[in-house]
Amino acid sequence: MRATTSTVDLLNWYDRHARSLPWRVSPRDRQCGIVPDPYQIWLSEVMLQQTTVAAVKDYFEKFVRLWPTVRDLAAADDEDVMKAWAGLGYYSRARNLKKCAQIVANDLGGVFPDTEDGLLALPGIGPYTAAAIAAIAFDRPAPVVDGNVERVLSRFHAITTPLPAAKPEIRAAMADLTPADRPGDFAQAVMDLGATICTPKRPACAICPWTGSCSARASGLAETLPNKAPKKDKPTREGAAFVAINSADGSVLLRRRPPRGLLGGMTEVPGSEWQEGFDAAAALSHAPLTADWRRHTTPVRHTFTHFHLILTVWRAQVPAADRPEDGSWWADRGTLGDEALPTVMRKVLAEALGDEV
DNA sequence: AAGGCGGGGGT
DNA sequence: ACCCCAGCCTT
Repeated sequence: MRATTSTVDLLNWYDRHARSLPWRVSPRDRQCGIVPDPYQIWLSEVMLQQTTVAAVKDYFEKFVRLWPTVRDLAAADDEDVMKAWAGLGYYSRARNLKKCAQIVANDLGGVFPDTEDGLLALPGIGPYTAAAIAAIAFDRPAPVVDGNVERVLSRFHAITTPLPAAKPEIRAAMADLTPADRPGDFAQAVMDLGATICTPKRPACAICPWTGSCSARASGLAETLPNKAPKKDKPTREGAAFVAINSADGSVLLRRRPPRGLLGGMTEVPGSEWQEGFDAAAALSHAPLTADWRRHTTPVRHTFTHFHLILTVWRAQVPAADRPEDGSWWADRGTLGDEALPTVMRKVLAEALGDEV
């Protein structure tokens, strides 16, 4: 690492333009002796994996309110953690979050490791998150490389090697630029730059603190980099979802998904498997119980990471006594929003109940 | 090395 | 409506 003029330029920009975020300790705060809380840095960085700042904010504040320390989170009920995470996506993160909290609280005396290697050994912490926590919470000059950093540095050095093959080159470039002084602020500065100025489309080069030293800017490649390997297209799967409404009290029949895999451990309404070439004519054979099922004309559409889903929604009023003996339960209409329902299931319930859930 | 794993925002 | 984005884990 070396303190280049570019490094200094970016830190100066950060001092003036850093976004105020609930988990962030600003340079000004730090001068007043405020230090980052490793628990909050860890929590925010896990939430920020594959997820935008805007989506994370409310979830972060809710988690800190419910569980102010890693010991509180370690002692929390698994189901309560899944409920609090519902809607944020990539639910294995929530399961690993709980596992990690228990290891830190029970085996490490409630103290997070302060090195990249120590952090990397914990569940849910990979190369990016380990470096981010080491740099931001513990002032270690670890090279923090996320998607923003990949884009910013591939432009800065005009790296034309397509991703992901360019990753080692980019990591080396970040290691070279990261200063011994304020490595955490530098990492956050590069990521902020990527999120606000060096954006995927139409980067705002005119107001960029690196506009004079950026190789892609000089060669007219800013908008086209980084090069990427072509992505494969998503197949479409179909299925049926059944919203059974208790005629006595309006409650809704729910069940738990298997603990691993897609939406593992989350709550859903009963339904068919989701598959390409789903036999729509036989949809009712997947119903959880016999009833006067009415098909909604508007299907629910949802896109996951690797496939599109089209769900036909069926609805019926059923007597309370008709609950099948399979572990499903009647969930009160008023507290439906507190269930561990992923977004696709909230869409299904909104369609069936004509209401936001 | 490749594939599974959500959801939100921009256009 | 469609397109784009992006870390960790398992196989």
